[in-house]
Amino acid sequence: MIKIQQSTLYGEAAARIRDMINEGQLLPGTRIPEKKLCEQFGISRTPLREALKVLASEGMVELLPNRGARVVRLTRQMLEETYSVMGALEGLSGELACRYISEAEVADIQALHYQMMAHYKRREIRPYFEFNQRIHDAIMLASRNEVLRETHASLNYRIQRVRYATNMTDEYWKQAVADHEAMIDCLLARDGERLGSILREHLRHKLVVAAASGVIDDDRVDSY
Amino acid sequence: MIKIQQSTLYGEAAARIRDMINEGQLLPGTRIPEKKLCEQFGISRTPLREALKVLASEGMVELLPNRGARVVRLTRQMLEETYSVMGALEGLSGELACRYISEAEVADIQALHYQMMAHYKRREIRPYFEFNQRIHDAIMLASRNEVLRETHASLNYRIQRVRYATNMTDEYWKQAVADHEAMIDCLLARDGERLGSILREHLRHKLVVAAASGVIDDDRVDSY
DNA sequence: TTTTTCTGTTTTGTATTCATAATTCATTTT
DNA sequence: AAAATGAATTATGAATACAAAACAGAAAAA
Repeated sequence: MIKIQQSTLYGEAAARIRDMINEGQLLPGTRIPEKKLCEQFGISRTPLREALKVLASEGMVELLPNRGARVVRLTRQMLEETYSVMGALEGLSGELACRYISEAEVADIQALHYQMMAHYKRREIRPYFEFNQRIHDAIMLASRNEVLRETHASLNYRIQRVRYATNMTDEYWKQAVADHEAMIDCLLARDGERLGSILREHLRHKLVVAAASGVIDDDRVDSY
Repeated sequence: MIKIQQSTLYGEAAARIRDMINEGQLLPGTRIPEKKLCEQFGISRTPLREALKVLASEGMVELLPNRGARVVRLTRQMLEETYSVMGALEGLSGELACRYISEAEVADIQALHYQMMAHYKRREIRPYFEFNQRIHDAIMLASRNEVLRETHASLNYRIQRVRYATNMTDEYWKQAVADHEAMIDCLLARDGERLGSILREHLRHKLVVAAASGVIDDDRVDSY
């Protein structure tokens, strides 16, 4: 099956704005300047504003009537809430994955795992993240639940920027790798329940690290 | 706290279209006629199209490039997937609610429960639904997790029309009421784990009934 | 000095316009 | 009769235009 690449202007714009937020080009709490972005993207305001509507219902930006769009602040509260929900979703994905995953898919995940480990040993953080993400995606796919996948993806968008900003302590990294080892074991044993709880725990560890990173902005109570 | 009613045209339009879908005025698989709705709502196409973007990211409609918006079909597959995810979310809400709920809130829910039971005894289906919904909302609120609440609400939108179409068998109704009795017990005992699994089960029962209702359209494979 | 008021500018929300892609339907062809 | 072709119509996607609200900064008042 060939995936039709439905390139719409508003879809492109949404994707680019998401990236700009995650990469810190658009800062939390700041206004999103429509005109500027229109010029930058070479499009008119109509598709750009449509993109903002989409991003708003994803929780990436907030729309204040008559005063435009702002990048949402990641408060500690909200981050905790999001991780809690994502934990439940990933837990479910683990349970379902063990029920439906094929031998070939387990093998693929194992392969990804070893590649990830190689980057871990060399302390190559970006490629490590890359494979890490791909493993989690693979489990999501194996759960055979598109609604789950989309819901999770939508929440994941919001907190991507935390990941970008996280600085991995050695201790946390070690823990993360251990979690992954255990995940592989569960997949091989098709132990859904345990995989589910490992995934939930895994996410809780992430939260602790994320909370310590610099992207949280509870305190600043700028008037706006 | 006063809720600011930020009435935007696109927000209004989105709400009205949602209702029209749930009430069967816009049928699954059919095109959403922009012009017609614009005239009906007395607005121009711009805010209406923005509304469609929002509804699309909620999963209520699907946007096919250059051929407009359609009401999404509720396939059995998708319904099962959605209930599975909502089950995980409601399960979490149960666990969290038991952790944070106040005495007063439990009392409120008990009151709602007795009102619901009164309508059950008189077989008043609409008011029964009303209170049923309010109980589940109250639990969500007690979970003190806005992200969870919004995520759940978004998924709930999609399948509201099933609820509208469901015809309650006496057996199912009895089961549902029994579930609710058990839920109250759990809340009183602050037994989050058990409340979680009851909520998950409760939703699974719903699925069985929903699947039997007339709104599912797997089979029709209309060319579009 | 601080606050208030006023005016000009900018930005936002909505309507309108325009180009292009899709659809319809009569006509032709097989 | 069924299928294919093509012009006319319609609907969609995007740009532009316009009205109203928010904002900024200077001038006036406290």
